[in-house]
Order: sequence, then C-alpha cells, then structure tokens
Amino acid sequence: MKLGEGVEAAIHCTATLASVEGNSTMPGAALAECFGLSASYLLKHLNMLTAASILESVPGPAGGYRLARAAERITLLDIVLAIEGREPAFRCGEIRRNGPVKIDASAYVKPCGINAAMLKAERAYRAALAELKLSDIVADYAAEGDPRSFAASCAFVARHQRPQKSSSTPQKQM
Amino acid sequence: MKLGEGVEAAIHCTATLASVEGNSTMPGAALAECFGLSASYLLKHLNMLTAASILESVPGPAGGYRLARAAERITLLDIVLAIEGREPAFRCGEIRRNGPVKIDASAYVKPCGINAAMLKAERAYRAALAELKLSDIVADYAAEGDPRSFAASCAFVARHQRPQKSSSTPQKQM
DNA sequence: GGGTTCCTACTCGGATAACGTATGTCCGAGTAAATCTGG
DNA sequence: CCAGATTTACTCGGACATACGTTATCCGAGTAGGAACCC
Repeated sequence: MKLGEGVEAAIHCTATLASVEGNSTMPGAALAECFGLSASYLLKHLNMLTAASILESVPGPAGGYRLARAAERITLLDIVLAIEGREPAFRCGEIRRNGPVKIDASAYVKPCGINAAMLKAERAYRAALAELKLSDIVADYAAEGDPRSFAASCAFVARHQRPQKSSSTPQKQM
Repeated sequence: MKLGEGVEAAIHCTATLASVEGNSTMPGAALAECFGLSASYLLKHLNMLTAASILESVPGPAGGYRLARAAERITLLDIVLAIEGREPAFRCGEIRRNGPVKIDASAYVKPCGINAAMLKAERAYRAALAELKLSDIVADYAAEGDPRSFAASCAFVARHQRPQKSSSTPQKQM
C-alpha cells in the first residue's frame, strides 16, 4: 500500500490554484518551480487532473491551469482518484477458485468475503477523503500555517497568475 | 494507491490456517497448491507474516505454518501491515519547502496540513481494518459461503495438516 | 493612422526512455522422522 | 528384541533474476499576442 509521489504534488498544486483570483490561470512551469519539481513530469499529473475535470487548461501564451469548479466542490478524494485511478486498492483475484479441486462455478456466485471486507475498509477510507474539501485545506493553511510561508505563497501566486480576457467563463455566473 | 498481490494470498492463507486444529501445522506448499500460487513466492509472504508474529513456522518433516495466536486476536490490519509495511501510504516529501524563495525553517515547524489530512483519512482506513477480525472472516465464510466450497476447503485442510508431536489431540485419518 | 496578415513565442499534450519496486525462481541451512546397525 | 547413531527426506529461509509500473524527459501540436506591412 503506497501512494504515488504525484498525489502530493497534485494536492499542493490544486491548493495553490485555489488561490488564484477569478478566471486567471497559472502556468504549469510556475507550479513546478513553486515546489521544486520537474516541470515536464508535473504536466502529466496536471493533465490527469484536467482529464478528471478538476482543472481546466488554457493553451497559448498567458495560458495555464485553473480550477474547473469552486474549491468547496473539490475533495481530496477527487484528486486521489484522478491520480491513482478509480480502481479499488485491493483487487480480488478470485484465487479461491484456483485450488486443485474444481467446483462448479455456481459455488462462487457470492462475492468473496475477504474482498467484501477489504472493500468495506476502503469505503471508509474514501469516505474520510470525501469529507476533506479543498477549501478547508486552504482555510486551515491560511489560519494555522505560518504567516511567512503563507505570504510567500500568495506573493508567488500573484506574481505568476495571468488574467484571462474572459474567453471561456466570464467573471462569475452565479 | 494499489495493494500488492501478496496481500490477498496472505489473507486467504491465514484464514485457511485458522481452520487447522490444535497446534497442527500446514506446509507452505500445500497452501500454494490450495490457491494455485507459486510455492516459492508464497513462502516469501508467509515469511513476512512469521516475522510479524502472526504465524509460527516449524521446520523439518511434518513441519509447516500455524497461527501464532488465536484468530480472534488477529485483524486484517495486522496482515496488511505485515505485508505492505507499517509506513503510511501517503508520504509527505515536504515539497512546500522546495520553492524558489527560501524561508527560515522555523516557518515549517507545524506539520503540513495536507499531510495531516491524508493521515487522518488513513487512520480511518486502518481503524476499519482493525475492526475486522480473522475469526469473523472465517465465521462469515462458514455461514454465508457456499457449502460445497466450504466443505472442499475443510477437506483440503484436513488432508494436508500435520499434527505435531506435543499435540494432545491425536487424529489418524487418511 | 488603422486594419489585416504573418510571425514568433509561449503554452499544453502525448510519445518515449530510465529507474525502482514488486514479482517470480532458485539453491542452501536446519530439523525431525525413519532406518540401519550393534549389543 | 531394544537402544543409539546415522542417513534421509522434507521443511523453511534467504539470495538471485525478471517484469511491470512509476518516474523522468523530450519533442511536437496549437494558440494568442505582437510586429510588420499594406491600404
């Protein structure tokens, strides 16, 4: 049981993007510089987040990434599933059937109890992740984090964010 | 997030070993045959379970594996941690510090909020796994599983278990 | 001077290698049972 | 016939190759901005 390295980067980048104002975007290279990561590799993860409709990408100069929806509607579960895949961590290979004595398939119509137990635990994990909204992460960071690092992050975002010409989404559509 | 293939084998084997009576043992080769696995590779996982004090191994002829303690005192969490390691699935690389602007280390004395959130979810996962006792798995299998496969498993165990010398319950059956 | 056209520079996106971990296999150390031998 | 040492066969344990997945990198497609040019 081990999560990929990209999950951490994805969460940090998503949290950072939650600080950009309006429909401005932030280039992936800036995000990579922000966390000392390889820009080329981070793009892959950001692309996965885009495919999962968590981020939006704007090509061309002054382009970049932006949250696809409000931070209140993004959970850590969304990010983890986007990066690690939606498959359950425990995959039942039905090895109970591979024994030497072959039994009729009708004996295995019921799901494997071990698989059910593991999936039950995993549902608890995902439920806990679904409770954690990105907006809460950012709020906690602003409230309990060190003011110096918070200010530095805000300054970095303000320096690298590129306002859009209201191409796709106007100011606000609430 | 993906669990290794060996976790499934380890749980199945441990559940099977819960059916052997007294202090009898069952060879690893028999367990491998029971689930159609590679014997050489299964030994590695069984060895990990032994190192975690979940199983006991008896060398020599008529040797094999046996539960180190009652099935009521073995949880799925014990097995998963023995195979996958006790490290948390989410490893915080502290990438927040790797930014271009260097800030004094005193700004990072507080733990990373993202790491705290992920660990909180993982605690929920482990707590759910700790609630699942091996005895419950076996009981559910005996109660709700198909009688044919259950009988076949019992017959396989009875055929391959090897009573030990100090056993006070001798059973001679071929 | 204004509008149009072309060019450039910057962005994301996917295809392509290198590394590390998990998987799979092999042979050696150890032990208890069975056997052989001597009394 | 019984006791003891020896042989033996079976077990686990760790060391050695292999395969897959993740990590890391590069180059190409696309777009918007800016500059040059013509009217």
